[in-house]
Amino acid sequence: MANNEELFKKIIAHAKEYGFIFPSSEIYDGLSAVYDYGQYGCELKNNIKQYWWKAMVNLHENIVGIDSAIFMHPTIWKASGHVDAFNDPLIDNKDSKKRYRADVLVEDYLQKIEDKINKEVEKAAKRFANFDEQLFRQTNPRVLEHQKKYDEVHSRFAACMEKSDWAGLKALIEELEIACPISGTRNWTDVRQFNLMFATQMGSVAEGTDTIYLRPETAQGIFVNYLNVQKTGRMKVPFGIAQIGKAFRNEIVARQFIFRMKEFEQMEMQFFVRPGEELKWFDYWKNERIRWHESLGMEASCYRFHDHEKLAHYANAATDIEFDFPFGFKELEGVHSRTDFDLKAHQQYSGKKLQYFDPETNESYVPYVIETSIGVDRMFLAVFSHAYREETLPDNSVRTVLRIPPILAPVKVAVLPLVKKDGLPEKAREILRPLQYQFNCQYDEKDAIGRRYRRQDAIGTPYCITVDNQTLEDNTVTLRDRDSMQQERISIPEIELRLNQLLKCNL
RNA sequence: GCGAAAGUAGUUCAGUGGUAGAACGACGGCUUCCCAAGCCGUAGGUCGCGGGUUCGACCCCCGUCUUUCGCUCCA
Repeated sequence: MANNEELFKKIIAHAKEYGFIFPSSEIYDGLSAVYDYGQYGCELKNNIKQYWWKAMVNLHENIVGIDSAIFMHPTIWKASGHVDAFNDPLIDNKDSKKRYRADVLVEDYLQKIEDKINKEVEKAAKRFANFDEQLFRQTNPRVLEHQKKYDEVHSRFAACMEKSDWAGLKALIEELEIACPISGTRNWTDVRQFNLMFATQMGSVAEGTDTIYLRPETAQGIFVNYLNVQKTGRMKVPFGIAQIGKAFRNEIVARQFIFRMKEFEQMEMQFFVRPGEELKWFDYWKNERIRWHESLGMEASCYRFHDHEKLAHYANAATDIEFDFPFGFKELEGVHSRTDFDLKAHQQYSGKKLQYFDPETNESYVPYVIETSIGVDRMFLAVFSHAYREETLPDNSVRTVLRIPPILAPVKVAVLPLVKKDGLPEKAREILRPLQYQFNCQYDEKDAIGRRYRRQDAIGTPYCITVDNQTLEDNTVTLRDRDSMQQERISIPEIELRLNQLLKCNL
């Protein structure tokens, strides 16, 4: 464990040292949980996005991509449940240092009262034959007392939640003498609200509100456009809409580098299917997505499925694809069967029909949705942390190498004159020029050749072309493989073809 | 948000109440026909920030900010 922690620190340091990821606003002391992608990080990230887009959009005739705005009508977040579900009031116990959701504390209290009532009912049911439960509930004095208490607390609780009256909620918790299950004390902090969504102001929105939220997920931009796309693209169910875009979440605690950030990027695809067929398609996408991951050539043991036991209110099946990060298996991608929850909700809130007419069955329905949702930054971290190696070579020296899948590597090929004289630099630049149109290339003539190879290893460049004296005689160069460090000699006209073979997509 | 540790060159770290150091890295040059070799040279720091004690603070004291580690949610 301690070893993995050390390794993770090295990975973070390497990411900064070699221009992949910088802490945001560093010269102003930084901005926590926000990171910037540097010159190589940006390339790697773009390559990841492109690899996903090609797999999802280009290789599926029935999937198209969109790019919806980050700003959306505020009611969208009411319909999606984000406004209500993610404004948790939190409270800390000062003695145990434990944090609780204040509303859950009260709900648990209410649950206890309910349990007491049920116990009374059970006891009575055992005692009397011909037991009339309804009558008992309406007349038994102890039940009535509990019920009165319950109603009283519940109505006050509901009022506090409705008005976001956190002082009132705290007063209620103190009055009910709710204690921390761990410390057993009632030494509470004030109730504070943590909003998942970032709010900002927009000049002229419909009366009453001018608060706009930065989207906490890209999915809703797809749902509210589903009919636009279906109609204008002449899409037939089943079909999918893909999107890559930024999303924003105000995390209480953001940790683990780019794993959990306040500003992050998602690659989502919502697949619209006929009701009743959702589980079939859920399985299809589960397989399809793991196949995508495995096509990158990282070991299958890096991934595992984690099926959700407890499902969110909108889902009827859900699984995570987890990746073996340096800090353990964590969620990388989610595949969810979201039923018709979102579209139904938008239909209700917007008052617009969001039905699809199915010409095959000759009926209209609100489609069910299978969602695949992967974090770009998490994918980046998966690729980057898996790629990072410190290898001990036969001569006992150590080389640091990024074994990034070649198709994702920021720089594909470096062209290097063996020495900086004898016309080799000129020859190397001659070779470089035509390659630059097709591949992201580097040219380097500084320092000894070994050092230059190591520099390329450190940024994950899969191939190095070296120009030597023999090149001047017979127009051949050496092609060095990053992982094996082996070289082969090929002729200059072959280079482009060979690189294209090596960088071929496995999808 | 709470508790613990840290903050000195690009990086890793020394350092002492009296003018700021090393290694690696970067840059320029010499050498070198294949894996961080060698030699010469150059640049780079208000010692996180603010205040206090002192003749004098990188060092002692206070505050503040940031980062890292432990506690609840998620892509």
